[in-house]
Amino acid sequence: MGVIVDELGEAGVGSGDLVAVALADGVGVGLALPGTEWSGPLGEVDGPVSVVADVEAALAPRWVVWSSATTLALAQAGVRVATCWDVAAVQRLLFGGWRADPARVWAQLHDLPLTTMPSTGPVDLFSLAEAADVDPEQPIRPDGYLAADWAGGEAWAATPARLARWAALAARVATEQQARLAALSVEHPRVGMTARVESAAELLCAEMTVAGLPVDRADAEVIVAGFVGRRPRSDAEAAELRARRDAEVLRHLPAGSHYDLRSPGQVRSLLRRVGIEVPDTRAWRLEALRDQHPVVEALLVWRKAERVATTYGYGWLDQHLVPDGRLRGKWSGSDGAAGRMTASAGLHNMPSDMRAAVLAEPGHVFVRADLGQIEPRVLAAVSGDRALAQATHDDDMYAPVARQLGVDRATAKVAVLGTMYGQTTGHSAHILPRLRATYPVAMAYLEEADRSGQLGQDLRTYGGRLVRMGATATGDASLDEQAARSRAAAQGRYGRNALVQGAAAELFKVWAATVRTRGAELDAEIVLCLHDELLVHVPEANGQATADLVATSLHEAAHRWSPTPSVRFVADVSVIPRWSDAKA
DNA sequence: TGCGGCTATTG
DNA sequence: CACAATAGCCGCAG
Repeated sequence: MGVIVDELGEAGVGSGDLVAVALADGVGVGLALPGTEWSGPLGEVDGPVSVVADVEAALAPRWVVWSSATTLALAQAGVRVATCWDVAAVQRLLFGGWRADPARVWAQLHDLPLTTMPSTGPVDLFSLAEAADVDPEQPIRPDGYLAADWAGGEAWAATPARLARWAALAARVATEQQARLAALSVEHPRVGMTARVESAAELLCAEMTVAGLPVDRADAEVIVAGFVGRRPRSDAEAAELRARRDAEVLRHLPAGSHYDLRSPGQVRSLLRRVGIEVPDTRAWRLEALRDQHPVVEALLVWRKAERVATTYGYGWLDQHLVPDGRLRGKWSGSDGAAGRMTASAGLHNMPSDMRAAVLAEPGHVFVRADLGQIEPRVLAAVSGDRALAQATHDDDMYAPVARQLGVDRATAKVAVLGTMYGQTTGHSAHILPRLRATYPVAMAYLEEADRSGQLGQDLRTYGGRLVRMGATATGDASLDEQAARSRAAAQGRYGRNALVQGAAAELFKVWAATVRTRGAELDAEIVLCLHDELLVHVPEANGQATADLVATSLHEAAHRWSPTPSVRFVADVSVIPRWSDAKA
């Protein structure tokens, strides 16, 4: 094993240099440097991840991986690497969309049409005929595409030699991506950094997927019980409890009424029966009608309990809260138009009541931090609006904005948020001229994004991420004029918001990646990322040091992300045993 | 069985 | 009740 480290060292590999890695259980590990296929005693290596651990300890290269499947495997094996180059993540940055499998990456990087890309579909006569002149040892076909059995299948994992070739191909793709990024950086100077940060975010996601969120099961069950009662011991009992909850609502209606409370249409009928006519039955609409009839209040209570029973109840805990006390979901580093992080298993949208069950483990605390007013501050930064940047010097930037607009704070806030979301109606509409006059650069930035969106033209965020508009954009002849206009407006709002939300996501990831790196020596483990909020699990003795680190990391991140120092970012940081202990 | 609509939860 | 996301159930089409 030391042999590998020595050979890589002799090849001149140092900290931050690209080394590609491909892993396959029971086969070994393939390593490669850009330009060379490196193969050593790969087949005999037992425990391929230990090779990575050794090289990491000795040389700390930037590990090139085809996708987070590899970083996830490393994290699951307990190997923590400092940096990586995630080919799939960079693909999403360069070309937009979500799909980033090797075949697609290869085709797009080499300007090959996706429509004629070889597929792994069922074998037919045509593909058999094609297979005849394809060398199974060669990942690249004569026509230039990546062979389907390498790209989609597991051909690359069959032998040590193929693993090495697969790693070599990843290294080549990474350098080709870097060339693309270099060309792109003329217009989007941040894009190289974004690529590295997106890769870091994938590492962080792999680690969070493995780590999970510490949750106290007993506390969680008490909270669930508060909404839906004790855990039912049988399906029959569950059905009975369900029927009892339904009856609590239906008793407000004439005896013998049959309405399915889970069917929006029948709920409308139910309300009509008691003289309430509504276009839909959403909670915010029913709130206003609480006084009209007691069934409304009963229905709102029922909805809350039903939500817990079906989505965040015992079943949810059983499925995702494993016996070691960690709630586990799968994390993605960049989802949706804006490239935000997402998570499954309800980690991003669990009811706030449940935060009381998110408890640090014995001897540990949470450091929780959230960014204040991140989106308007980001807008000031990416647009370069001096007046708006000036406002960010205040802890509460809506206060100076309100003064400058000559309105109260609440109105100013709604107006600023409204422009970022593309709202054109309502109370804040008449403030728009004043917003334009006061913050002309920021407003022009948003309106330009809106125009591009309406025309179906792709956009790039401040960090250089491609936001594709084409897919849903093109004029659909079947739409009447009003529908077409409404769709165009929706696309305008989408484009407008994607640039703000996307840039905010980029800043957030720089911050999170900085905390991840600097926090390692404090045993600080990021366990949750929530768009503008970080939750770090750390030994109690290091709580305050971690809190300080999180705060200084924000300034470091803001400076790395946007070298313009005129925009100020603020964070609220606290050291707490329970997530719910944070203020506000 | 798959999918759009409705609803609720979060930032 | 704008923008983004995940997730569950209902009703309808195939």
